[in-house]
Amino acid sequence: MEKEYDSEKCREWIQDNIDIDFFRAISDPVRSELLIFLAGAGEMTIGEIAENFPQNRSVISRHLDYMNRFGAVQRKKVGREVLYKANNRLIVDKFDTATTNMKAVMKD
Amino acid sequence: MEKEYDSEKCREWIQDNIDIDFFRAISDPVRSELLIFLAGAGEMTIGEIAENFPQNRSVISRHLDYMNRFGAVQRKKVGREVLYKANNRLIVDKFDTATTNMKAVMKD
DNA sequence: AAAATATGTGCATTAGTGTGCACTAATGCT
DNA sequence: AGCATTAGTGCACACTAATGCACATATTTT
Repeated sequence: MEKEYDSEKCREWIQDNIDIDFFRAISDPVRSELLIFLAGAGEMTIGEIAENFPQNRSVISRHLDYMNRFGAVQRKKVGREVLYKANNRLIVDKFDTATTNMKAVMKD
Repeated sequence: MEKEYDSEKCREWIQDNIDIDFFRAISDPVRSELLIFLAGAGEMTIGEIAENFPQNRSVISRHLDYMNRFGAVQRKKVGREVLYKANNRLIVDKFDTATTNMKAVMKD
């Protein structure tokens, strides 16, 4: 009897070892640009960030909220403003572990 | 006069240093699973691959073609069959360079 | 309390993607 | 040539995501 391919297990492995949802979250034209922008800008309010992008402020707000759900950025509320910054440590860590695990699988 | 943020340059940098289109191509539930499946399976025809997935063969064909356009998989036509395999070297290289460049940008 | 400022949300519109079916194209086999 | 097999394509449909506007909410300022 053949060893069957287990789709469920494969999906689990991908989530645990590459965190596809994270990469999906940042692999978007606007969101990746937001991320690199924040990496250079440091901490900024939504309004300031939005001034640098063609999209409506509400759109920027939603993209940032989306990335925040995957830990790519960090949010801090100060008064009536909301400050965002890139979560450098987590981003680098995601890339690092994904690379390491991918190398293990892709070994010839 | 303030140093303006150059969106065009940022997008270029992202393309050159992270290759967002590549990550976008593989950051998909079905496509990432196809990739990991191929990494374990080696070389396979579209028909054989499709047998292991719930989607229609034509859908699998399109996903593989899509990934092929970004170099994630390699195609080889043999007779009337088309063989696909994961492009291990390029995949690892993409992760490697993206990680390196991301680290450089994310340096605190 | 009222006005001003900053952000979040509901909604409608538009654009993009995934999917399967039926058909076509290409190739091999007899 | 005719048939069988494998893969690519056109099309329609469903679903998801992106976007901007108008308004709601939260907070500061006067």
